Amino acid sequence: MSETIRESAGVASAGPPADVELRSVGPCQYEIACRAGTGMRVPARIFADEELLGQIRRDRSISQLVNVTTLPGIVDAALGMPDMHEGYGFPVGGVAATRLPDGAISPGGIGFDINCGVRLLVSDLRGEDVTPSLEALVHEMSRSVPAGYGRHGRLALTRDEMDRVLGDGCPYLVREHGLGRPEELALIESGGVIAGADPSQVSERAKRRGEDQLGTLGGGNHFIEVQVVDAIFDERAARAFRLFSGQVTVLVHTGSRGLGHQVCTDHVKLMDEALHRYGITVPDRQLACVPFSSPEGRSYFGAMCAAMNFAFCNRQVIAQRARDVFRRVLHDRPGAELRLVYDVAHNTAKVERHGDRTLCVHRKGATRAFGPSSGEIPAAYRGVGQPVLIPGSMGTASYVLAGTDEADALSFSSTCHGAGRAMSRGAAKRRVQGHVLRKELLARGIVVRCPSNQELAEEAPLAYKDVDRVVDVVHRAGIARKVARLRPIGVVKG
DNA sequence: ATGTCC
Repeated sequence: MSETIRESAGVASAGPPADVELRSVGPCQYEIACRAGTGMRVPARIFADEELLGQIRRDRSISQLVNVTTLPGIVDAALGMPDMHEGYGFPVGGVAATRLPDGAISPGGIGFDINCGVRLLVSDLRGEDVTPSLEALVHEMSRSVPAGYGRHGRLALTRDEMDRVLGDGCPYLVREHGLGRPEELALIESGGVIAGADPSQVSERAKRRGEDQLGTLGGGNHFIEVQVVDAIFDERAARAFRLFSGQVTVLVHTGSRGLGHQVCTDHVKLMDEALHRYGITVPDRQLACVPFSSPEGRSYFGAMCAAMNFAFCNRQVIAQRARDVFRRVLHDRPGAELRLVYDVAHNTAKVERHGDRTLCVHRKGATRAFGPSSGEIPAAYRGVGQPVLIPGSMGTASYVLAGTDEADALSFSSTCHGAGRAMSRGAAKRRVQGHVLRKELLARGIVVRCPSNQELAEEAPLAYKDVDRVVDVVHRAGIARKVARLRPIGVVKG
């Protein structure tokens, strides 16, 4: 058997996606009923409008979401976000909560890029203040943050340092390496350290892959953007997040690189071999899972949390580099100091209380979005909601949203994670030439640094759904609230 | 997403 299980067979009863009956059950909500004899344990529910639903139906993601409803211990419903598309076993843009202690944990429900996520930094400068320095900012950023597939960084972690990164996350980098400010730790999801991390469950191979990757961006849709706030939708929330119209911001979108990928690969294989011992059958081998409380479940959860810490640290290092570049290029000009607004993950599984239940909430391409009354968000944002950071596709807008209290019941406090692919990488390459796209972006005033024209073409805006529409849907559905839109002026890509 | 097939 190959290490990554590639065969994938959907539930026969789910039928071709285009034929699945979707019933409107609320504002921007559609449901596939739980049907007897199909193995479904709960309904599947999708947040979308007609247009996005049409796009979602074009791939196998709806069948995959129906498969997710068969996971042991799943509660309420398997949820699809409006940016949903096909993924490994489980759709990207999918949420599944299983009841603890014995509900399932499935690596496919988190994804290969464990703790892929987003960090937002803001300056006190306005767009026109940086325009003359924009080329230099983007250029220096591309020099100090290695970008692109397979790239390695300038930090080489010893094995002890790696274990501290994996076990202790951002507080370790701040307190023992001076990388970042102590007061900013509270502005990272879970304080930048997941308590359940167990570095001893991360394979040597995974640690080796990660040892020179801290502070690197990676490829695909990962990016660092210099942006300008071009719309404010909620003045009060924007003030709380310290955002203003015309302001220059920096958004970092990356994850756990080869280390997280290897953790996923290792544990999918282990679970594929183990699940029969727990009497579990899944409609697709890519949905391999075990009870959360089993040895294999604890091992994966410990390793996955450690990979989450690695990703938080990766964004921490990159943010420090961006901060240094801003200081240097803008000659310590007042206002050039980058401040952290928030850092949030969108590929995770977390143990959370929802109502009176303790659940393992799988979010794959779905952002945690806690509401104003949550006790687990920074004090500065109580009464407003957690900042929810939504990276758009290259050259298009990104969004800052705020979590809502209603999302607890609607989506286990989860929302979308971005535009979501509408076209495969291959299809995008056939439709777009990288060097043409580069010129088009430049003509729109966007400076791009990307080592590969091919990778650029794969990330063309036409390969993605319309992020404005995706965000409108989550706003209308009540699972997040629009706060501000960010327009890119400089992009560093893999 | 990913040392893009150990």
